[in-house]
Amino acid sequence: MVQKKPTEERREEIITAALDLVEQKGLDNVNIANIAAAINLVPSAIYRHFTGKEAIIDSLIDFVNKALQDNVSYTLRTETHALARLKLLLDRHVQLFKEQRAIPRILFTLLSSDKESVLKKKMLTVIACYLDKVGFIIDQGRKNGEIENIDASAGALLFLGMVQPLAIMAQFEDNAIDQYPEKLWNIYLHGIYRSKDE
Amino acid sequence: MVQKKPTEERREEIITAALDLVEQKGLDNVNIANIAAAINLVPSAIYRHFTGKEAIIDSLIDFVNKALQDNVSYTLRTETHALARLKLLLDRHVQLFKEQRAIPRILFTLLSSDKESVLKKKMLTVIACYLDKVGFIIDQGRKNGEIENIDASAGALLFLGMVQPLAIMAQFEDNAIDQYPEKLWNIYLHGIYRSKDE
DNA sequence: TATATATGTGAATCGATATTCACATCGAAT
DNA sequence: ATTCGATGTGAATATCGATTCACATATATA
Repeated sequence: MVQKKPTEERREEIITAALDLVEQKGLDNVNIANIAAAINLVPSAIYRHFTGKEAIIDSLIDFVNKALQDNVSYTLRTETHALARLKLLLDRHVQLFKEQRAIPRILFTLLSSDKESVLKKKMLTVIACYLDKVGFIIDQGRKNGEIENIDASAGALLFLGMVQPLAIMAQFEDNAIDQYPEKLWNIYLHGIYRSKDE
Repeated sequence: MVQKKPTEERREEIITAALDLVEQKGLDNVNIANIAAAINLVPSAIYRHFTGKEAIIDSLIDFVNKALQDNVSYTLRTETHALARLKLLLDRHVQLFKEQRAIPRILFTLLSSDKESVLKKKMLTVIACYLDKVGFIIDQGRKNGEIENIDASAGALLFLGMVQPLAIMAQFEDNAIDQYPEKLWNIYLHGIYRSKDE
């Protein structure tokens, strides 16, 4: 018999193990047996801590959401100018992807799942929320003249457009995630930047 | 007993039905029974025309590839200037997404599947190929001064970055896919455009 | 019309996976 | 130390989906 641990601790372990496994096999190929084995438990033990698989994935979404929101908070706290904020947020986002490669896979899987899925709707909400925050930063930059008079939500969408294809590229070449962000940012910046002389 | 049809015809029907189902339920939730039912066949009949599920998905990837390549060809044939080509390609790409909503789901699902999956590798190749073509157009534009001296593959990646988030947005609001492309293009264009007076 | 071949059917098999449950045991509180 | 509730175990169940196969039949061709 394995050591017994309080449910809070186990939940952490399960989530962590699940993230690891998602990174390796993709969300669809992760099953209760895998997760249990990864932390030396028996499948049925998982049900002491989660009501089922859905609840685990639900927690994974919470994890993603928290990571994204933390990045936003950090960015707002650290920088004051809109462009600096966007650049920092991009860097943090890329860094996050590097450390937690499970994140884009969770995202992709849920986005491609059944329309009516509760989990998908939740994931969409998380993204919408993130886009809102980015759009807010852009709006701020527009008001103080740092940024061109662009549509804020389109700017936010294209911001996402920098990081999403990165997640794809990272699957070809490992170094893509190191080389591209700077290049993408240059184009993006040029796209939204308001030259002083105009 | 249902009418018998030549295998070529059935293969078409199967692919078409599969695309429909993917659009509704996502690739992971489409199964042989579904596909068979959609064309009034019995599951085992499917195996007269495809060796198995993998082969069907393989054909779906071929379909996606063909659609993308057709767009590229059309674009190269129709326009000569790089910027015009990119704009046209974007429009066609958006149009394609509108008509075949299954495409992004196929893409997302395969990207989030197992690392070692043959199908995933194939999908990645398709994307890489598309990116190459876009990069080629950008390079051409760079050489004749239409486009800033940007990294072509980064430009191609951000081009993909316009359409990918669209596929996400389209799941919130149906009209997103009508409103955003123009706005995204404005930012992107501004990002890559080389002003004459610089 | 007869026959051969391609196509369709229904039942059966096989494996994977989530989930449940009765039972065992650990650890904390008394 | 005893007890009780929380945690872990192993076996069983249930479902779902892919695939196979022996058999049936439609369609083209001779």
